[in-house]
Amino acid sequence: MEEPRKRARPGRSPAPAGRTARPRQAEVARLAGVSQATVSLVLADKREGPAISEETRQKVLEAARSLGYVPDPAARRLAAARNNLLGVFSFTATFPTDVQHSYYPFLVGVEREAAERGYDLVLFTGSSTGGAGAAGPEALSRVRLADGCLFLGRHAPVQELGRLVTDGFPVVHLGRRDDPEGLHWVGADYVSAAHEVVDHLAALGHRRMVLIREDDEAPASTDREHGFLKGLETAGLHGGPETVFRSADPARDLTPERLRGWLADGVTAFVAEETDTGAAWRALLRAVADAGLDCPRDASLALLGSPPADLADGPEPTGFDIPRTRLGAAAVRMLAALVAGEEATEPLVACAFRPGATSGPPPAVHGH
Amino acid sequence: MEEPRKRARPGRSPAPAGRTARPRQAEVARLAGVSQATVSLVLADKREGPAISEETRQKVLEAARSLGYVPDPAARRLAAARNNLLGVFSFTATFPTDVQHSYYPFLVGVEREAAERGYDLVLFTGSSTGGAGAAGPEALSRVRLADGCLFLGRHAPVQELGRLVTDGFPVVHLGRRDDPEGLHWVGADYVSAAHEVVDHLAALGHRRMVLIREDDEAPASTDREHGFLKGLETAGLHGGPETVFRSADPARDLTPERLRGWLADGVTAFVAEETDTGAAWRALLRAVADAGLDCPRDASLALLGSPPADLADGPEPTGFDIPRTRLGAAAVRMLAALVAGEEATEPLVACAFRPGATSGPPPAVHGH
DNA sequence: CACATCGATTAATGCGTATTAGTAATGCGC
DNA sequence: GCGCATTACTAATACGCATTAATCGATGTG
Repeated sequence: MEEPRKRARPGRSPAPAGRTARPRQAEVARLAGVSQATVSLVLADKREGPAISEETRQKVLEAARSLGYVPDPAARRLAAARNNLLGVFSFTATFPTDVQHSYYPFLVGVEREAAERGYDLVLFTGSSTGGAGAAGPEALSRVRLADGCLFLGRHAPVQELGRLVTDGFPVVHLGRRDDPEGLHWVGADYVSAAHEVVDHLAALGHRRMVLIREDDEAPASTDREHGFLKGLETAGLHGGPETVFRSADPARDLTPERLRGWLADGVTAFVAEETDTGAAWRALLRAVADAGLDCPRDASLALLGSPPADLADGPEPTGFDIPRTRLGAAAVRMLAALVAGEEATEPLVACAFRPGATSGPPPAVHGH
Repeated sequence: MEEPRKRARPGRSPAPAGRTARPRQAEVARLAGVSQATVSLVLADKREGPAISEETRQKVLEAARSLGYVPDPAARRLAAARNNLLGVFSFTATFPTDVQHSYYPFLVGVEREAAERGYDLVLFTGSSTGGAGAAGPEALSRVRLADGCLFLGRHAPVQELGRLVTDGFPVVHLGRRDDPEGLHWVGADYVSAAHEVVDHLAALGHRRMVLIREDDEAPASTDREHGFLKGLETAGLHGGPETVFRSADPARDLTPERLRGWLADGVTAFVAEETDTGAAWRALLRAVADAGLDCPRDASLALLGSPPADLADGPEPTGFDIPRTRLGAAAVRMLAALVAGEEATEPLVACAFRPGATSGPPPAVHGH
């Protein structure tokens, strides 16, 4: 913005200062004694399109090599009407100092897949309200500079996202989301994953199990419950409403007494939802310990997700891992498809089942 | 490259499908009832150049806003202007699966500083040799899409980097590097940092100290040695060649006997270079332990850097930390300066001195 | 009242490449 | 030997934006 930056005068002289300027196709063409278009054709190396004689091809390649010709990416992208850029927009800093909450695992997948497909990544930071970019609602429209954009985090304003979507700008949200109508997203397949956990427990011989969940309506929660209930159904087990224990504060409500009550009722396995805080899982572990029970022996436990970092050294919970890296890759795949004008690809990514050490056969029942 | 991708027929119809296409200046112009040139002028917001009436300005800005107009970076570049994009190029994946080797701490600073200055970041992935992008010399040239580019890692090919540099394309390398002539870089100030460590030891009363270093010629190594020797000089201490112990395999050569020899000669402090492997530091710790010495009491130790991750729980070594985040920020500052046509900013970033627990006063000398 | 002045805007052009319509040259069949 | 393909290229143009020369109306001047 500051300095207009001298440009070569509109006039003739295409290569004024001899050596210094980068060679253009025009100069390669001159050296090879052909037209610029021919150079472009040779270097494009298409199979279709106009034929080129082997002789000409060699002349051009030789000329290009000797001049050290390298295509100008800006011109290339301008002409191609696409710039091979995918945006990544996060509403917090993409690289938070607090590594715990970082999108790192996603980015690993995003980068890999993007590279694979020949895309470069543009990082937009929603939190960059400080600098030049006016932080108004139109801040989001910066992303239009890319061919499409990936959104991370749930803080994306519905309004603006909807605008992009209805404008036909390719957008993919990382994490399931129903909000702006027609928004594309990729997410972990919690339904199948929870189902699989139930399968595992059922295969071990458990006939009654209870899901401990917190009291919120996020899709991630309801999906897990769905999968859990479907799993029970598939296994031919009872799936009534009492198989789901829902509490806004599991640490308070999930008492050892309640646990014993369930056990007395024949419940042998407990499945906890995973959340940010891991409250359900913590409460479950606590209750089991307080009731003086031994985990794999007296009762089997499972966690519908990965344990919180501070419990990482405990016994590995039966459950599943969210395939963050693969989610990132899947998001890029879908985005690439949308950019190419194709149908959206599969939004669900399978979770990785983790046998873990917190489940085993149910305790033998005496009266049987 | 793959799919020729239908382009709008050369004919008239500029905006065929209504909503979908990205808005261009031409459409903003139409909506505002002015010419494309006027739109460009308004959006450029120059102080010089043709005057624009306030009324027109507002009309254009309003139209641009309502369409969500964003300039095409490629076109901007091609027209010899600025993008507000800074490139980040790494030759390994920017987000490796192995988080240990990640550039993460740098990126934190890079992102923050870039946002501060109103730049967006483009991640160019050099390691994408597997996929579509042929890894030819032009791989590097993609970065020309941005206004300037930051390079991470030491694997950047000199040849191609040099090309960018001589072409006047703004480039900053993260980490000191002398190789392509004229390449700008930012790096940690190892000289001062090592100097400071020596100051600290001297202030504690140490009169003789030895630097343990590995046998390589990386600038990072020689800088540390320089700082060490300068530190000795400043403190008025002996700085002969025997104050530097250089070994290709410290684990083998740094024996307890040798250590005792030094102690007998009056050496009371040992300073180890930091490297990837931390070999010098490990050998030093081992030798001290094997010699049955107590670290802060019988001999003081210092490490010119941060300890390797697996030694993180040991006593905190006296030494310094490499300010990676600030290095990232400094790199962006310099790059921004270069892009603006200004002088390069200060390349050296101070390290943070760490008093640590491995140094103390030298043992009292009886015969004194 | 013809003419230079100034301000606001536009027409025209270039940036470097990809693409497509078109041209010249050659080969082929009848 | 004249259409008609086919081959091998080239000319022309568009891509989206910045820039500059030119235009036009309004104002002022001698």
